[in-house]
Amino acid sequence: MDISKKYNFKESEEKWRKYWEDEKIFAFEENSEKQIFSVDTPPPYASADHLHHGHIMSYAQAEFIVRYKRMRGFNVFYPMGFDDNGLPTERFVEKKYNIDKSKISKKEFIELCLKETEISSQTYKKLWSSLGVSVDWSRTYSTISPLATKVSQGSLIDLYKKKALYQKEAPVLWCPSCQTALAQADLEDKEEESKINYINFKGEDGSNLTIATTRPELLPACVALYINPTDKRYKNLIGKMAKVPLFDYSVPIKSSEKVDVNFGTGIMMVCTWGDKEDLEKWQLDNLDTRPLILENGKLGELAGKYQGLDLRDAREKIIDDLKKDGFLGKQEDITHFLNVHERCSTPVEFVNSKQWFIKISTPELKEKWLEMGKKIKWYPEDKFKILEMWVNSLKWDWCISRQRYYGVPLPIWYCEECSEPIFADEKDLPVNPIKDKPPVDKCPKCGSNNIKPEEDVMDTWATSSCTQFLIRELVESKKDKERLYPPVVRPNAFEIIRTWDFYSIVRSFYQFNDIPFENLMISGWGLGQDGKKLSKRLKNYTPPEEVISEYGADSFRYWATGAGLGQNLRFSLDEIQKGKKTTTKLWNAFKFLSMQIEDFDLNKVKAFKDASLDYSDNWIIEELNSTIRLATTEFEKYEFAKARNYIDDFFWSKFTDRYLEFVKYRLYGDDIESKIAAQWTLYKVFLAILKLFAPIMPFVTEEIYQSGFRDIEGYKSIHISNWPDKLYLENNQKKDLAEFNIVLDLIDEIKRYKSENNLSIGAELENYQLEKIKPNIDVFGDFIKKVMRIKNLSS
RNA sequence: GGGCAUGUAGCUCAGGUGGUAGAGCGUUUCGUUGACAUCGAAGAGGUCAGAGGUUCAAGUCCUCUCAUGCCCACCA
Repeated sequence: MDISKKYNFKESEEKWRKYWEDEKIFAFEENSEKQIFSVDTPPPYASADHLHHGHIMSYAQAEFIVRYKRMRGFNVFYPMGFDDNGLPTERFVEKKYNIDKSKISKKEFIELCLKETEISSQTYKKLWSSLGVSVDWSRTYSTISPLATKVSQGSLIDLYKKKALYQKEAPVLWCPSCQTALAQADLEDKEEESKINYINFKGEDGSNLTIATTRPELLPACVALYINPTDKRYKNLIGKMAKVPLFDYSVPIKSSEKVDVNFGTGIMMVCTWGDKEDLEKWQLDNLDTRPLILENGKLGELAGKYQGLDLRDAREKIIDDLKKDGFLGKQEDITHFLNVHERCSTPVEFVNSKQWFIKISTPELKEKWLEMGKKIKWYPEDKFKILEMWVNSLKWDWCISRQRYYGVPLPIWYCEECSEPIFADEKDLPVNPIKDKPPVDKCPKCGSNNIKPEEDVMDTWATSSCTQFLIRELVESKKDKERLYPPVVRPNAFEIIRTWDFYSIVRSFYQFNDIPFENLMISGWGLGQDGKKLSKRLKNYTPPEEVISEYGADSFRYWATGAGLGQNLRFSLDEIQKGKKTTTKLWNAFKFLSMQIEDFDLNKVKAFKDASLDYSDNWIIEELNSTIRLATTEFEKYEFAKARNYIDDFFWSKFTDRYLEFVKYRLYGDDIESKIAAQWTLYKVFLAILKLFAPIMPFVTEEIYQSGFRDIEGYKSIHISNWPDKLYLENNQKKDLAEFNIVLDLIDEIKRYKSENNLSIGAELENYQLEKIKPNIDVFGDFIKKVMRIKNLSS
């Protein structure tokens, strides 16, 4: 056999990548009787310029399990999607082309978005396949595609029929920068340094009523003052009026137990929707409505001379004027958290507008979400808490309409006369109301023929929360479509539990009264070498393709086994280096084997009786069996990290460090029977090792399998071969290994002796005196002498 | 303010159901010419964050404290 001296990962990885694709090794078999293992993998966001080892880690980790399952004989369904619609893509395109939205047509803009998403999905595909992700590339989808549009529009119509979708005009979370409505899940926290301003209102008797606020720009939207009824200082004020400074109009003074007596002055200003507290009081007490903030984040008419100013500018001007007119008391520094839009970090506002919502926030529904969540098996279990906390903190229904361009259109038209919504006919899907005709000529309610299209698009999560029933549309077979729901596993990082996973639970519940997937495998984040969160700004990562080209995909994947389920993992060149060492070690072991089993004869192997196995053969086989058992148990629990530890330990410390040394004298010797037994054991054990490593390091294991084992085993690829079984030894031929363990201890002792005496491990000893450790010399004497090169053992 | 993690050798981390601390990397010494210097052997290195408790016995269980990370809420 011609085995190259060094393992060339570049050549090898390229070769097998192509082979797998050409030979369709990872293709899902339709209409097969085999049990299905289906994976609903996260469709990554379109902008591929931010790819880092966090992505590598989480996709690799999921993939270890997929490859393992494939070797367990499952018919693996592993499609890939690209989440290209929606705000993230729009912002990416805006930034990349430096777009001024007022100077570009909607059509041109969407075309740019489509173009970019195409480029990005190619970048992804290239990276994923160079990493060896065993996706069936003949089954892909994008969330802007007609298929995804059809599925998500159909689902929405279904929800409307089930009265889970409704339209309402109400104050809604709004991003003044993106100029669209948002959902609670689109928010994140941002710490901000600000000031609490003490501002004097005038009471009916002309006295000063001082309030404290961080948002003085909302003064013209003030609709009431609130006082805690137990607050003795102000008790007599309740029911009276107060005059707003600068704007000179009166507002009522009301009472609420929710007012914190100790905050500020104990008098609270309530405006037309500065925050959710304002909203509650507005609803509860039927307060006046003074809408101030416009959709573009500027102040409206009510602001008087401040009209048209940005919120920030208005704040400054108003403070100046308050100061000038003597309405401003002290100012205190404060650090507080603002809700900002996670895509652009702009503080959100409440703006009154008409939007579509999916019901999610009633106490009964919250119960339902948790009940569904509990039916899903979580890996690791404790991450269920994240869902629980999120569900418990839900305050509003899910607003799914977005005033944007690049997204899946809402399949709705309206009657101009009576505002009745008219939903598309399911047989017409997908539809784009702006281009397509409505399903009816006349409004079914009032008969008007004045019908206009909805122009809004859906929240991106409104489409991606359907992937669990979208992916099955990628197969033809009706029977398989049914078998593919729900998917067996969804692998994703923990930060999208509250969005992707949660929304999917909602959608599947409404649609099928079922869970969206059976198992949820949560990965952590890949962190920078510095232990910090990866960020493009900090530049604390190396582009993954550079790591792959320098160290190889197998080594990179090896690093990704370093963190347990749900745990974060630092980037570490040392760990990647260790992966590389493992590939080299596997290669070298193979080189040794292929020399030693060159005269390996399959017929002899078939005729082989394990009676001629000696103690060391028995020992390594038993160690292997226990490694297989442990690794399999861990893989079944998705604990790839633990599985890898067992495999590593067996390969390095049992197989190469010990067993290979034990067999050399037999391989070089002339006892044919013993030599064949050693060859047989080497062959069987090493093949099992390859298979154990195959899910983690698919390239090097494939290379070795193809050059040394395929001809004998017959599978087209190690990755569709069978997962190793225990090597079965007839009981009566099994040797008592307790005795052999004493031999192992003795060998350690002799090694220590040689080391302490500055002798090489291979140095020949005339005599070795047995002291504490005394194995049975009659049985093991010969073995010990040959392995440790000792002429005489005396006791 | 509430919650969830984490805190074990210089570094990165393993350590079911409590019983004399482990690995890899690093470091020191020695060795390696029939697979492998991408190697092997041996050694040094730990009051297992701290305090208290339960127990014959605690890294492992309980309570509290401290530090770090994340999530949720929040002062109008």
